[in-house]
Amino acid sequence: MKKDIEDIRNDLINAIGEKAEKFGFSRIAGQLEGLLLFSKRPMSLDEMAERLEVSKGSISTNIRFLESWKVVKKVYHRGARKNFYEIRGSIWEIETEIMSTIAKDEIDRVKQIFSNSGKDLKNIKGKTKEENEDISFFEERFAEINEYIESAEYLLNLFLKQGEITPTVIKKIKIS
Amino acid sequence: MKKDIEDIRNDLINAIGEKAEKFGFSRIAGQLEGLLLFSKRPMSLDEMAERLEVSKGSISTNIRFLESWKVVKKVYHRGARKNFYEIRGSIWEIETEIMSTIAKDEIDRVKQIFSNSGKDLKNIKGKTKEENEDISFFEERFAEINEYIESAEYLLNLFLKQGEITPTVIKKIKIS
DNA sequence: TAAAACGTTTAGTACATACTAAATAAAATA
DNA sequence: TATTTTATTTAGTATGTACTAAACGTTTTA
Repeated sequence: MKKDIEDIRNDLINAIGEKAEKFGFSRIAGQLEGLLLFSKRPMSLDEMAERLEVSKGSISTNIRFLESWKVVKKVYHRGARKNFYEIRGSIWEIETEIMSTIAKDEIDRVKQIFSNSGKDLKNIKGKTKEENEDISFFEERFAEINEYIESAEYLLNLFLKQGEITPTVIKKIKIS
Repeated sequence: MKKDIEDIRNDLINAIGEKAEKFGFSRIAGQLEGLLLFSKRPMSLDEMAERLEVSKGSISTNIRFLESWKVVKKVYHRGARKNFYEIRGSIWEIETEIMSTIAKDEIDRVKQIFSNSGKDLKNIKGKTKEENEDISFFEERFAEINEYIESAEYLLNLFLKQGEITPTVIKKIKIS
């Protein structure tokens, strides 16, 4: 089948929509990202709703979701009442921003959980032999987990310290 | 509130269950991972069902899900008919295995999508000026995406080539 | 001031899916 | 061979949530 540019745009929109769904975001959020990624011009809510054939309410909530994740941004047109949106930056900027945000939040959360349970563990004094074995078993696991968290944090900081992370910087990474 | 070792185990099981849910896996799968992570001994399906207070059917399907992701493994007890399971390795081994599997699959999928659409794009000959602008706009985006994919692949290969990835290796990573 | 043009919120629904209980299958024991 | 023990599969249910249509609120225009 001979495809025109609009068919290709559809394929990409749907593929990104599916990818979003797979990662626990809504399909429409992904489709919107794809639509704006492959649109030369900023689009209004109505245009987006019409193009994706979904309700305007969905566009409204999903576009603000994308805005909060810094995937898209509002663009003001002189003398226009409508809200226009466009993709916020390059794919690289958007994806690395999202990933490092998620990574940071997740690391913080895991640290919190294990530091709390670690404190609780320290407050226990084992009475039986069995209890003492349990406690030291837990301590071993905690040491393992701490090592894991530290490594994740090391990697994340390597990225964040780099300030502006670019593909060029990535290629410079070496394991010595 | 004074917590005993069982309370702490509960906290950890629930925290890991929630974390699993957040990442699109089932809560019980996460709870099972937590349960076995903090159990000195392998456990049978019945024991796990009783401990988590869920149906045996759920344990059966979820434990095999974890097995397929190499999070847990079967352990054979001499002269026992029940199936026993234990965690497959250290947290580090389990998590890096899962992450690199997901990353690899996802990169392959994205490559596939864009290589297909890239071919479709090459088959188009623009007639109007507008069409030609669209085509070259798409080509720019594709170049961006390819750069992104290449960087992701570079990072992944760095990890895979390392063979046995350890926290010690991670700390050796430098950006020069 | 009335009407029109927008964006957001809400009430209702449709759908996917995780879970339970029960049926089934398979293997071991008596 | 019949019974018991175990794991898996299935049918049904409950729950969460993405989505639509419509109501609402706000701003602009006539």
